[in-house]
Amino acid sequence: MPFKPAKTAPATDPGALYFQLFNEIGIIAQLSGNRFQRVLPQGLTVAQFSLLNHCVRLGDGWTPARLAAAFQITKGTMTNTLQKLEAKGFIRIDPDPDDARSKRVFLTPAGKQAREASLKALMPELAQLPAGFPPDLAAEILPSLERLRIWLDTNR
Amino acid sequence: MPFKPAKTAPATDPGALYFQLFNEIGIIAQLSGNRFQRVLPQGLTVAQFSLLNHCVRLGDGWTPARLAAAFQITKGTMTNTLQKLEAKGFIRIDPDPDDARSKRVFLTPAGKQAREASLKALMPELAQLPAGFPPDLAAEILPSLERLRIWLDTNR
DNA sequence: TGACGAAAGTTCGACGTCAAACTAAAAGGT
DNA sequence: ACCTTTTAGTTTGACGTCGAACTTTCGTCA
Repeated sequence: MPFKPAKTAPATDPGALYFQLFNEIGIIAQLSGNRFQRVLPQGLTVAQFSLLNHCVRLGDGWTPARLAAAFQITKGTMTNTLQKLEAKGFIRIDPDPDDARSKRVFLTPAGKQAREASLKALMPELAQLPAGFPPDLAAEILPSLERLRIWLDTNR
Repeated sequence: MPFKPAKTAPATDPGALYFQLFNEIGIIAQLSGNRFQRVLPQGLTVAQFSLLNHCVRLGDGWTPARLAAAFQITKGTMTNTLQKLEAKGFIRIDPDPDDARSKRVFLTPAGKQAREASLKALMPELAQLPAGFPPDLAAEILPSLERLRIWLDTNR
């Protein structure tokens, strides 16, 4: 997805600025995803780890639909990831007693353990970041990124 | 790939900050990519358009290997995208006369035209951005993002 | 109560992407 | 010259993702 870093493009027209912005963001997303992916244990993907992490941090028992909304992905994509995690024995998917359409997602002990191991594996990766990109900078641009994300999300 | 927006997580440990940063960046990349994808004409994907755009802006005749490096993707991925574009008649791939391993990528007239049409289609999308996210903000955070991208790229 | 629209999940085909294994050709080193 | 290493490109299998079509169930409203 990422475009070529537009070092040679003078920002004459206003579109070029946003172009460049999404370009940089696309490449960062890709590079950071690869980097995390490589250290994740037990064949976990970033998407799978994110889901496990979410369930630990915010609690069990969510429906796939709510999870899909939280991660900004389609229901079909969520179905896919849930099936992978279930096959690995990291989650359990129960029917919702109150709504025959719905299901409920729960972590298994193995799932909790896999999430712990992933966090441990991610630590060294995160630890070497401040050297190249100070936390101050991260904290500084975060609100702007959040604002952009929210706008993109609500206006689609 | 994106994680859940960690609104509820107090940034107690230092890793959480970067976690949140990559989370926002991942979601923005995804949302903006979808948005551009939807308006692109002739079944062009964002990756395909980016390649055409690159060839117009920086000139023809690049090798696939150089293109892959410029876009930060693997050679295999580049092979894939080039094949799609060649099948659509938007590029031509000639053998390199000086190096029997290499090839050279050239735009066809149809390719240039498709790039023009894409730019036109993208304009309205870009035009409605400043309302939600001022260009000042974009320009302000761009250098930091560039720095992060460069660090991730060189330290991998 | 019955019909119709909304919501939850699944499936399918397509795409971009990666890592890894592979072939072919060029470059270097002794 | 020969052997080794590097480089260019392709292929394969897996994954996440999308949009669209589809089924089942719920909820609402007349």
